[in-house]
Amino acid sequence: MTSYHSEREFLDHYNSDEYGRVSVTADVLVFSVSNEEPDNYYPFKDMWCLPGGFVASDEHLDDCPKRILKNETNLTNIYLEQLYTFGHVNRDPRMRIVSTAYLSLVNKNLLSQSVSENSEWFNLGETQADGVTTITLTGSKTEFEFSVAKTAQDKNHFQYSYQITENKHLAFDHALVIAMGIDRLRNKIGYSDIVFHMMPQLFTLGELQQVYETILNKSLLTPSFRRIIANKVEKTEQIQKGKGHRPSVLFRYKSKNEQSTDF
Amino acid sequence: MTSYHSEREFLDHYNSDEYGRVSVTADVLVFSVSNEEPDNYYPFKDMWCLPGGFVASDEHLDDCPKRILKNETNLTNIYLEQLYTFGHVNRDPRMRIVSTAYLSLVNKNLLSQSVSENSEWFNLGETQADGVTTITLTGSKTEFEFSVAKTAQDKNHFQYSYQITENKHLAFDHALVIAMGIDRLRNKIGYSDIVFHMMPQLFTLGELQQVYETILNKSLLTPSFRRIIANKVEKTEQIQKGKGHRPSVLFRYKSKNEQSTDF
DNA sequence: CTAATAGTGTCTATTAGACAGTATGTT
DNA sequence: AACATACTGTCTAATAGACACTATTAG
Repeated sequence: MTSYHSEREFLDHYNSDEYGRVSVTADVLVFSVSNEEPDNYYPFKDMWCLPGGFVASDEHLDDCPKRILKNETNLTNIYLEQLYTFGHVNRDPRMRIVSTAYLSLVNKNLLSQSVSENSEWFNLGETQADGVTTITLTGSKTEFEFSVAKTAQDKNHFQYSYQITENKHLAFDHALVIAMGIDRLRNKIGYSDIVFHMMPQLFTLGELQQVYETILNKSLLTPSFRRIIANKVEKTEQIQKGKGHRPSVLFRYKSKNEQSTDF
Repeated sequence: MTSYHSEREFLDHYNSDEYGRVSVTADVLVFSVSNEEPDNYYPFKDMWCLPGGFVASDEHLDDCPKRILKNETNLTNIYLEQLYTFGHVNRDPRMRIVSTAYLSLVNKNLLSQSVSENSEWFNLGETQADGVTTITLTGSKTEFEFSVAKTAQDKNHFQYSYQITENKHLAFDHALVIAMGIDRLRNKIGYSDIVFHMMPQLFTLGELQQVYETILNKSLLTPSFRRIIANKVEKTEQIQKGKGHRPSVLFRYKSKNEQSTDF
């Protein structure tokens, strides 16, 4: 900790001009899981980028992604969490920008809402090989892919760094944002109730399991899965019929204060 | 995703002047565990703050905390990870600043190194009551405390927000930084090898357990503890004697590629 | 010998994985 | 009846908690 003994000394500390100008932006990555398209995300000149924009001087950093999302998708009141702040010197060739990326999750029913004319939802595919993740994005007219290597920064695997190994179509370091967003979601699904932001009010356990399987990119055993999510969900009186097989009970998310610790 | 169809449109997006000026700083929170002082961290006009400074326009955001740490403590090559980016409009009364906080871990042997004359190491104590964490900082001449409430932002406990409920001595939102840093360390110790950044090259398992107990703020059962860390550490030929009891074997950290997955 | 911490063995409780089985709709 | 998915029971494997026990030094 540091203390300041004089006004002069304190103000010196705040002479930012000598360091030159740095601008701040926020970028938003939106994920959703739907039936037709296994994984989605919401994404430069003739290139693509995640929606983003400059933080206004009278705007809370966390409000910036909300504003962007409202402008681009007309979605309000949706889940947002800070993902990471990127500050490479040359990440933007035009000017020095530090950008905070946000991860957003929406349920598939909200995907049908209009996005702005220059924007589009992309389908996301992922393959892994030798520590290199190749991500394929499929839009209505375009399809492109990029690769990101996740490498240990030191021999002890303390810190991982993400590096873009192949990318032709995504601006800035948005390939990193996407790769980190996938990892964050995949990790967090295991120790939080974050997944329910991607679910509608009522859902079947089969649907919920499919969302888990899509995100984790592997199949799960039903009995184990049901045990794990058992006290996060609650049966309703409603039933989903007409699917050519035994109908399934519709469940709703049970908020944490209702979840029992015993049985 | 968004695409840009014209140069004009793209550049419009980059007209940052209309939003006014926002500056970027980095703050560093340093933790260490030593015998004499259970937990340490490295910390305004007549108030205290974490060491911090403006990001230079030709400096990588991640390099800024390294520079600050070198200036303040002369420590180089130590563990740093990004903690969170704070962007409240009025977090600094003088000017609009967005600040990225970094968490740093050092082993106790490095604590003896000199810190700059205005800086000091503080001992950290923590008590919990009704979701409110009260943190006590004890320096060589001063002692003060502050309280932070960790509350669920929605009924579903999806998102937590940290709020300062009592604080007289810490500048900006540095009370939040400290509370979040503790939580991060406490969580991450369970699923990563991060703790070994706080250990010297050679250590006894008793010492390692004490570090865990200090960070987790609870006592652990020795056999269980040893099972958990068993394949993260490796016996050496060296033994620590002269402690008035059975001497203990000195261990070293075994990096991840050496850790066996079977037995 | 005592105090004090080092270090191990083992029983039990809890949780996760695996798979077989039953239930109930649509066509 | 055939099919397809919903849903449950239960054995087994792996892991975590608890506690008793032995080991080895300083003084």
